[in-house]
Amino acid sequence: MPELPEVETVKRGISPHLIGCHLRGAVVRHRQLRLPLDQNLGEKLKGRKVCGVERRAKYLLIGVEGGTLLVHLGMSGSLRLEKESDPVRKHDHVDILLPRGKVLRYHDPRRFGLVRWLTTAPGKHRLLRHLGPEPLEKEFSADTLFSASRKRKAAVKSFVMDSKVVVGVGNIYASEALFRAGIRPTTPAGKVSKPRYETLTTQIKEVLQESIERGGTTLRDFRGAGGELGYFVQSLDVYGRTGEGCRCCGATIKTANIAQRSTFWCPRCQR
DNA sequence: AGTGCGGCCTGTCCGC
DNA sequence: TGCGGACAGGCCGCAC
Repeated sequence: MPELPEVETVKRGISPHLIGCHLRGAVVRHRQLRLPLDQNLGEKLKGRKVCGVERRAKYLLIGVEGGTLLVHLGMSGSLRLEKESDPVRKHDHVDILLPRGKVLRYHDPRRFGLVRWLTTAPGKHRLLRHLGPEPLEKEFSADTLFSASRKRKAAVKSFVMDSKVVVGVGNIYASEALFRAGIRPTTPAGKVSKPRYETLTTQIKEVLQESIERGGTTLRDFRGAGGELGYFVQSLDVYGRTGEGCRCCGATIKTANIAQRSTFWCPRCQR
C-alpha cells in the first residue's frame, strides 16, 4: 500500500498526537508480522515518553526515551489514531496506548509490515543499514544516480526501485516519474544518459513532493492517520491507466510486467 | 556483483 | 451464486 508519500503523510498525521506523550503500554493481538512481534511490547513501552517521530525510507521511527519503535506498513498496513473504545476490526494487530484513552492502532491484513522495539541505534539495524539516500534530500542527485547506473543492465524502472540506489521510490511513483521524464521504463539503466538522469532526478523529487502535498495516493484502502483520503490519485498520469489516452499526446497507455511489477507508460511520450 | 525469482499473507475482482 | 486464478502500493533472501 504505502509508498514514501503515504508514509510521510502518516508521519505528519501522528507526530503532533504522539510527541511528549507518556505511553501507557501496548496491546498485541497478532504477533506474526514480517518479523514476529515482541510479546512484552507493552511492558517495554509503559511509562516511556515519546520524543520524536522520524521517517527513513518507508520506515517510521517513533523515538521513545530509551529506544525506538520501528514501524513498517508493508503492502497493506495502516496506523490510525483512535479511541481505545472504538471497535477493534479484523487485522488490528497492535495498539500503542496513549494518554486519555487514545490509541495508535496498527492494522495490516497482509502482514507484510512490522513493529519492532529497538534499543540500539536504528541506523545500524540490518534492515536500515544498507539503505541508499533519501530522494528528497540533497545527497540524492543526478550524479549519484548516474554513477550508480553505469554497466547496469536492469531496466531503469527496476533500478530506481532498488533501495540501495535510492529509497522510497515504489511501483506507482517509479512509473509516474519515468513518464514525467519521458524515459521508457524498459531502457537498461546503464544506457540512460547523464542529461536524462538530471531530468529523472528532478521528476522523482517533484512527483514525491506533490503527492505528499496532496496527502498521498489512495488506490483502494490508504488512509491518513485520521482516516482521510489521499488525493494524488487524481494526478496519476500513467499508473493504473492501461488502455486510456495519454494526458499529453492521446496515445494509448501501455502496461507490462518488469521484474514482476506492473509498469505503465506512454509509448509516444516515453522513448 | 548484479539480476530475477519465490515467498511471505489476505482481500478483491474478473471470467467462467 | 460459486469458484479458481490473477493480482495488489514492499522487500528479503536465495540461486544463478
